[in-house]
Formats: sequence, C-alpha cells, structure tokens
Amino acid sequence: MDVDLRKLRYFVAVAEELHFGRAADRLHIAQPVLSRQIRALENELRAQLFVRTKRATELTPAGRQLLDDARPLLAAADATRRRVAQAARGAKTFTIGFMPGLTVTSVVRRFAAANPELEVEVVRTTWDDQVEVLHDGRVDVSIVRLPIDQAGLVLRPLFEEPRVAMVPADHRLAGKPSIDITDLADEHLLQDPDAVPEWRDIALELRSGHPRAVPVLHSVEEKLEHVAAGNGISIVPQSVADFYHRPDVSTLPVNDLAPNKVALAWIATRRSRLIHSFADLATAADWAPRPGRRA
Amino acid sequence: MDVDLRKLRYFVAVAEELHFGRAADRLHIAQPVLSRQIRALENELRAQLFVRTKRATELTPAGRQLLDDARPLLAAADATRRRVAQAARGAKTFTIGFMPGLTVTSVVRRFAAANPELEVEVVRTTWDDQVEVLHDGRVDVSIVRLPIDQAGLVLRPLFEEPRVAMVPADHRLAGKPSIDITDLADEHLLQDPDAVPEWRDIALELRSGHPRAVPVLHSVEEKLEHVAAGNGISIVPQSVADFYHRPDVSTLPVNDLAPNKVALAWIATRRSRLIHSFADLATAADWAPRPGRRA
DNA sequence: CGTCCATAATACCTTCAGGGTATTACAGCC
DNA sequence: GGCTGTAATACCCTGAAGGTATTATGGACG
Repeated sequence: MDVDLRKLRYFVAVAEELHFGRAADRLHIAQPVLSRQIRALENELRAQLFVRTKRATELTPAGRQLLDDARPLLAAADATRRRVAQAARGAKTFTIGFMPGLTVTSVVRRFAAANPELEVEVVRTTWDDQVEVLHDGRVDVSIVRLPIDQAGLVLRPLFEEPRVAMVPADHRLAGKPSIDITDLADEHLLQDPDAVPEWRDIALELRSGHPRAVPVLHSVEEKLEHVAAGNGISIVPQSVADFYHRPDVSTLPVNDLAPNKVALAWIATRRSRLIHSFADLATAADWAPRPGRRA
Repeated sequence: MDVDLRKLRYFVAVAEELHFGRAADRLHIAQPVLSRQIRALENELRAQLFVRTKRATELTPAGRQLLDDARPLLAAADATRRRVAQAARGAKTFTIGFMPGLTVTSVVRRFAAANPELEVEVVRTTWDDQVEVLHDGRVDVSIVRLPIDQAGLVLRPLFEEPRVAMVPADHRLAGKPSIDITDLADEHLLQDPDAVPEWRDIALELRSGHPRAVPVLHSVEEKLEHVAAGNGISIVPQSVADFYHRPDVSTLPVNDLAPNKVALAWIATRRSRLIHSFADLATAADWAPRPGRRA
C-alpha cells in the first residue's frame, strides 16, 4: 500500500548514478539486492522506472517524475525525524541559518528575549546548503542570499546590498576608487559564472571556448585564499568583503553590478507561531551594513 | 535509518483515535501488532510518542510534533504514487479542481488548446476536500473558495463575489429585494457557523446556549434539499445560487456580508511550467459571474 | 472487598521481505 | 573466441510484521 522510503532512497541513488553497481556501492549493499529492490519498486508502482539496455541505464518519464518527487519526500522525512528528536529532547530549540557576512546577533537576541523558554541556535550556511538545511530540518528559518531554488519555500525579502570585487592586493586594479564590470572581462572568476551574469556575458575566457576550471570552493575563507594566491578574483556581497577582510586582498566597488538580495526563507508546509514572529522581527530589523573596516 | 511510512500511518491512526483497539480496527490489524509497531517506532525515533495510562492514551509533545509532520508527509507520498502512475500511463494529464458554482470551461478550453498534447481533466471538489485533493495529488491545481488552510500552498487570488441567503420559497423573507444579516438572527444556519462570522456573532440560537445541530452536508444539492424542506437556511456565493436554482428555494441578497474570495491554489513544492501557464490564463480570464437565471 | 471489564502488553508461532554469496546471461571489445 | 563489464537469477539466512492466546492492571460495581 505505502511506498517504502528505503526503496525510494535506493531509487534515487540508481537514478543519480545510472549504474546499479556504483549505486549499490554508494548504498553499501550488494548489487543483486539493489536490482531486486528496484524491480520490486517498479512492481509496486506498476510503472517501469528505468530502461535497461545491456550497456546503459536510463530513466523513463515515470522515473523522472518519481525522481522529482522522491527527493523532497526524503528530505521531508529527514526533517520529521529531526523535529521529533528535538521535541523529545524536551528543550525547545529554534535554529536560524544565515549566510556569511550577515550579522544576525541583534535579531537573534531580540527573538531569544521574546521567547525565554526557547533555546535559540544559529547555523552558518554556505551557497551549497542554504536551501538544503531548510528542507532537511536542520534549521527552522534561514537568511538566504538570492537567487535560490524557491520550490517549497516562503520568502520574505529583507534588504539588498551592493556586490564588490575581491582582487589580490598587488592586482593592477587594486586601490582604484571603483571599476566597471568590463574591467574584469579578462579576469578569471572563482565561482559559478551564472552567479554573476553581468560578468558571464562579457567574459573573455568564456567567449574563447576554453574556460578555465573553477575549483570547488565551499567557504568564503577558501575563496579568499585562492584570491590572495593570485588564482583569480571573486565577486561577493559588500558585507562579506567587510567581514572577511585580509591585508593581501583588496576590495573594489563595481559599477553596473546588480545588488545581492537577502531574504528570510522557511518551509511552506510549516505553520508555526515562532517562525512568523521571527519573520516579523527580521523584517523590522535594521539591516543596514555595518561600517566597513576598509574605511 | 529511514522512518517507515506504514508505521507512520499506524501512528496517525492511534494519535487520532487515542485508543489502540479502535485504531487497530480501523487499520484492519490486530491490536497487539499495533502496540508492537508503535513501540518499535518509538524506539527508532528514540522518542516517547504516547503516555499510556491504564485508562487513557495521550500524545507527548514529541507525538504532537510527529502528528503535525506525519500527515503532510503521508499525503505527499500518496501524491507521488499518483503522479508516477500517471506518468507511467503515458498520457500526460493535467487535472483542475474547482468548487461548485465556478465555471471553468472557458479557461480550461483555452488551456487545452494551448497544450494539445495534454489530456485535461476537471474534478468538482467540495468544501471538505478542496485542499485535500491538492495535497494527495488528485489535482494539479484547484480553484478554491477562501478561507482555506494555506499551509504548503501557493495562492493566486482570482476574484470576489457577493454571498446570498437561500431560504425556502414560502419563507417570510422570500421575495424581498434585499435583507440585512440581522434579519437572519433567529434562523437556523445549515453550515459551520464559523463560515459566516457575521451571522455567528448575532445568532440567537448560539447565544441561547442551545445551538441546534447542523447536519453533515457534503454537497450543495444536499444543502438545498434541507433548505427546501424547511430545516433551515444557507449562505452561499452568488454563483452557487445562480447555478443550483430550484423553484422551491428563493435567493436573497444580504447586506453587510463579506464577499467570497476565489483563488487558484497549488502545491508550493511543485514547480511546473504547466501550473504557471494555467495560473496566468486563470488570472487573465474574465471571471465576472454569468447573468443569473433568477433575472 | 471480590469480581468483572476494558485495555494494553507479553509470549509464541508463521510467513515473507530484505540482506548476502555464487553464478549466469548477454552485449561489446580486442 | 575469449575477455570484460553489467545486470539478472538462484539459493540461503535472518529478522520484521502479521496472527492468536494469554496476562497484567486499573477502574467500575455489586
């Protein structure tokens, strides 16, 4: 009658690997078991999920539909476990995620004061997991930097802030009062080009057909390390530049760069007095960037 | 590792019945099995879900949290099954729910014309299931009458329409050009008083402390049957009155009655080109009530 | 106060799903 | 034609989920 979440997890692994053997390794089970479980799932759902040719494994339309649905479903199940565990621990906690550079202390302090029975936690997120932490229940609300995948979320805009370029201190542009985005056309950007469409559209290295590889960087610190080492430049929100200041990296205001939008996000299916009261506090708060250390 | 949806369903049954025996009956399993499964669930989650005194069964805080999460989770699982089954059937269908009185044909026709590869279905909903059909995947979008439980949904307002009173044709007020809500203070209303707060706040029968029972009515037709039989009166949106017209029931415009709001709703976690294109069509459509047959 | 009743838990059995290993079937490649 | 990579098949074993019979226990009641 009910789908089995274990089988769903198996299915997602196979759908992502498109290879039974590798998926089985990832799941730490034997390959024949996985084959059998997927077969069973297909029977239960009365739907073929994969086309297995001897040489390749592909998703059917039904499989694609299931993959779309299975991921949020599994995330919701994880979130449920987390929330129950927390409720059982007795101590009611409320966890707030936030992206680097954002200063949440004042809002958090006011929220904690208004809810003294609550244990209020904060979690620093990254680009990769700022949405994930919401879906899997690690945080109750998260202060995110747009753009994000908004599916299943409620967003409340908080403020906008300019974005600036971070270059090595000995860079030819370092020290200029401001630059145009076109000045960066022949630079190497240490992040996903889509995050800065203004640069992507003019970048020489992308037009040359030989884009340089972008290392996978999960934190601002790592990114700055690469900038300082002269491996490239980076575009970050003003507050990030202010917060993660280091002498061997210079900050440059850039004209014609759309500001970064910051919003509060939470799961649309959840309805909680606490979430709404936090949202109201956050909306009312003064998010003006603190005076930068650069000044 | 993963929670078992079967156990979750069992849990919900027990949480709703607060009685292992009755819950077991409802689930068509033996009571000891149910006791054991709930125990197992409690162990897996490392959380006590019920306090079992010899005489009563109560939810713990963790149990309440789980109940809140389990219901949408199970609904999402159902919806997944439905959508996969549909995708497997090959014929891509798009299903639109709508409440009584609403005329969706023109929008549906235009949507079907714009998506000829699609099989477009319509489903009439009721007050009870207009939200449920969205959560369990029976429809892709639904045209709902507010107020509804908006958790997990995206709403797009479409239009508003006045509400009118339906009374027996031989009622003392029948035939009046219009009445005030106060004229109905000593009438019996055949619906949930909270649906018409203007009446609830003045109703004599509610102030007397001896409210008459409201029969459980699932369709407009049943409601009108009761009205015609003289068992009470009913407040409905104008378009419902126009559509379900019968000679032994009269329609009365009522002053000081907030209009009924109609909106398009869909599941917040879903992101589909089709849903958005339907939403745009629906927003652009002319929803002005058709000329009533009463005229 | 003893008996009965209602209710959940315990004991014990049976079946079958899910895990494992060994092996086979089959397509492509050298 | 043998070799390799890949999924499926065959077969076994364990444990979870279902069932029935019974027990423990607190409340109701004569």
